[in-house]
Amino acid sequence: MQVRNTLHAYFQDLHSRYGPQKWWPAESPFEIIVGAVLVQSTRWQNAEKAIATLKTFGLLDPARILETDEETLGLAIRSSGTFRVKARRLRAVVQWFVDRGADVDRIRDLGLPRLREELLALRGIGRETADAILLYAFGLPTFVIDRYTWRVLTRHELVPEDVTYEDMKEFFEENLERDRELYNEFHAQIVKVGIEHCRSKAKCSGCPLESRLPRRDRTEALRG
DNA sequence: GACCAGGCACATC
DNA sequence: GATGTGCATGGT
Repeated sequence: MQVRNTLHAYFQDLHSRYGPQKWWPAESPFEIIVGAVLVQSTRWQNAEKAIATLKTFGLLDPARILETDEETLGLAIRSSGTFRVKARRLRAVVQWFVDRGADVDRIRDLGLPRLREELLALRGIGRETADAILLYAFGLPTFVIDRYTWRVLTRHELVPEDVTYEDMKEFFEENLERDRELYNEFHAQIVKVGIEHCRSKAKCSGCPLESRLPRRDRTEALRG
């Protein structure tokens, strides 16, 4: 019960400060799938440029991506970094999407556990990317964990530092109602506060969650 | 120039 | 299962 209240309070703090984040910024579920791969280990702005380039060349389309060789695809998505790797990953996940009928509603009907398993079996789709695709492209209630989530949870001593991805995911899912809108917004808020305040451990002053830090860290933050 | 970003696979122990 | 490393552009 204690943890439930804590998590809801965190969400309220963030939401009242930042307002709705309206994730995922994309025009279609397919664009979200593509974006989820392109944003791996880079800033959203770099992934966004790559998506814009794909659009310019008419490549933001399942069939077009599959008929484009990886070298060409790589050129188009260069700005997102690790582009040769991402070109391969992109083709893999798009191939899966097409094999499943390229129909979001029908694919969703396969159910969360099976879809998560299938996505994780693809080379280039790890837990975070799989959960991002499931939540934001398919609207399925799975909580997305990322580095920022780890930073916030450990910094606030809500979990131990050696916590696993699945442990953090359970931490949220077992203490929040199973609500995709809430999962959607909460993760987006965590990324927002992460970018604004959790890049370095020192920068906490003015963070909406500052007052919820353990006391010694709070005084450190204010001094810094 | 160093460092990190809305990760992941693979090698190695 | 944990830890280390390559991938690579772009911004601070």
